[in-house]
Amino acid sequence: MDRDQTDKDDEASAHERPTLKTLAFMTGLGVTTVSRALKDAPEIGAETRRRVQLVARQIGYRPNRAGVRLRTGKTNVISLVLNTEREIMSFVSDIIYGVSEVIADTPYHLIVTPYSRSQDPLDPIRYLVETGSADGVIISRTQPNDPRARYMLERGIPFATHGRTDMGLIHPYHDFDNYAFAAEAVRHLAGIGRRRLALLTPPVGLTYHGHTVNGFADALSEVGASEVPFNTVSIDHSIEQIRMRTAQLMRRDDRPDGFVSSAAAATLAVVAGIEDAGLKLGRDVDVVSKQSSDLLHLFRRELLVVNENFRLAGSELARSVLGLIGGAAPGSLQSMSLPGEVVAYRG
Amino acid sequence: MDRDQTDKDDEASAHERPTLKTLAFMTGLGVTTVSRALKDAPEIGAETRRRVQLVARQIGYRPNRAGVRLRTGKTNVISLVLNTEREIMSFVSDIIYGVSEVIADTPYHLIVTPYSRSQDPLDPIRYLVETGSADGVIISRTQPNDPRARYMLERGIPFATHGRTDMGLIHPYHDFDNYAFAAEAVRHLAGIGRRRLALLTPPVGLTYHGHTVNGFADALSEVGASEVPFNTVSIDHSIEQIRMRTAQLMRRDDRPDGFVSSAAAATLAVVAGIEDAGLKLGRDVDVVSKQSSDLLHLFRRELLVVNENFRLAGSELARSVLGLIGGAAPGSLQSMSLPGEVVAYRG
DNA sequence: GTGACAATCTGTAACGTTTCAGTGTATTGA
DNA sequence: TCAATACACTGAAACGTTACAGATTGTCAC
Repeated sequence: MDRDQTDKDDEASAHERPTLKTLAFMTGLGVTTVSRALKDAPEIGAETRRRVQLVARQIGYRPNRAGVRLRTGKTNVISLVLNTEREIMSFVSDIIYGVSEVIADTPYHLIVTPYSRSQDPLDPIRYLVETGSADGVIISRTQPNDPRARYMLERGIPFATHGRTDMGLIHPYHDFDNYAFAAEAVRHLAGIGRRRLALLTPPVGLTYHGHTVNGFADALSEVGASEVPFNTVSIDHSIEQIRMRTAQLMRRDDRPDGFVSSAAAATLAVVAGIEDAGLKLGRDVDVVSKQSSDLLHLFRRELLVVNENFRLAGSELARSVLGLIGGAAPGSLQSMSLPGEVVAYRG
Repeated sequence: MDRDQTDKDDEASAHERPTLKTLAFMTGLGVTTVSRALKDAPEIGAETRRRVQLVARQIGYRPNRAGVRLRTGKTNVISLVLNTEREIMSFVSDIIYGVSEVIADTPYHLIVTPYSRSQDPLDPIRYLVETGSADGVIISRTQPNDPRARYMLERGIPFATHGRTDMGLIHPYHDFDNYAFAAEAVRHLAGIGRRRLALLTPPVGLTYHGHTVNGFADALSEVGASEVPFNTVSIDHSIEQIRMRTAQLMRRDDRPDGFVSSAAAATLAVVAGIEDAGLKLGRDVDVVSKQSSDLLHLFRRELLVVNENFRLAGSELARSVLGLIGGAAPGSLQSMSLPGEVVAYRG
């Protein structure tokens, strides 16, 4: 009996958190055996394995994350990197929920790593990589030539991007088909007789800005409608600015009779601007907008909406990173989400 | 020269992450000395201290979190516990940003711990406590008699609640003065001639439901207005349900001529319901609503709003938890945020 | 010159885990 | 009978950190 040998301090103690040592003592085995039994290693006898796992379950053993992390370097952490000021609000919580859903029955934790406007977006990524704080990273506001993606690709850090890049490099992503969205929006507007369309774009510099612009332009020429330039603002601008610019635009003679807007909050401003100019939605002008929660049709029943599901995006992104960590091929972890139909008010 | 003694594997290696051992080698000191020098221990010579800190800064030393955590039990993690389905969306991201701001220049990380409707809200807390996953916890959806608060208080886990409890126990919190909000809203409505008011309440069971109801009731009798009961829904209900119930209510003869709404999203539904019943905002009925982002006035210019700053709440909560961890008295870490004035459309 | 005492510095052990290199025992083949 | 081999298990070491209990100086009083 090597009991008296082993228990120099542990065991008896009231109710500490159980460790491998505790399990080893209870089962009469060595810590090594217990460790391997718990992870179904082949060199452990079937009965022993079952026995250890039973006891572990009974006493609610949970591996100490710090121990594992120190020994193996595995953090069991997925980091979601967010821009503190720019990210559209509802977007964030939906993504978080989506990620959470997927992560829920894995050993992974979600940590939110913020960065602010003043910082280089690469900063938080560098921090994560240098300190080895995460096994996987999710980034958004993806650019065609994204230094963050390049950086992580170089160091072999698993990551997924919300939005595609365009660097000829393969990595996991999830993206909404903004080309299709813009094109569909234009077709719909043309279908209800609108000929002079304006586009409120995503932030210049982000990949989906290009997609949106292209979809818009291609569909314009397809349906033979024309563009009214509206480049002075993007959805990143403040509500006030968008509103003001829209009002300015709508007071001109060559004003558009249709709008395509890439974000719900911005659409509120566009509509306000339209009304500031004394025009009426649905009569003088129609607006197709993306939205992520089902609220725009309450705002103005005349609004035309296309839904983008950010919760889904979060889930897909989480799945991708986990897949990549699990050794799947990056190319197999890319997904697109297609826009639904343009929907008019169904009330 | 004990160099040749020490470097059995380390040092030479291309560019591993520096550890205390690396620093010890570079400075010619022992790891213990380096460790203490970095934390300004008094028994280290002033010059040595400076020297070590200089070198550490130069090579970008950062303590290994797993090492610290394993040795000391300190996780340097603050956990924000969120209900995956119920939490109002914009709320979440604002809180997260608020917390992030405060946490940014501390060694703390923010982890988001979700739980879903099906679960006992205590589950995630138990998990955090049992696995020792966080040094501090922030919870929301606080109840008057909150089992989570009680649980953490019992085990001495530092936490702060968004919203107060009412158990006679002292703990850090941040709360918006919903009593004052409801009372002010009522006074304002009375001031513009509204006499029959309805209240769309916070979720029953949460502490601020009571606060809101009380503020509403007290102000009603103060101004001599009367209440039109509207208890069938709360802001937790779906947009559709709130809308339907509002419409029902507004079609009755004894309909209210004023509404107080505790959340912006719900207000959209209330307004939709009002209009479904063929009534007009500002003429037949006025609505005072809380909002957390400045969007409601775009929705309907007739809306009356009171702003609640969730980013501030996040910051305050983070400050509180950090303060508590730092040893401050819980009673000194309680804060209230007062509602601003009821603002009409300033367009 | 000795003992006491600061002032600095140091090695060892421990936190919980996994990996490496075994150890012992039974089974097999010859 | 002996070696070879498979099987089931084990101790020691290591990950990076900090706490504990010294160790090595030099200074000072006597």
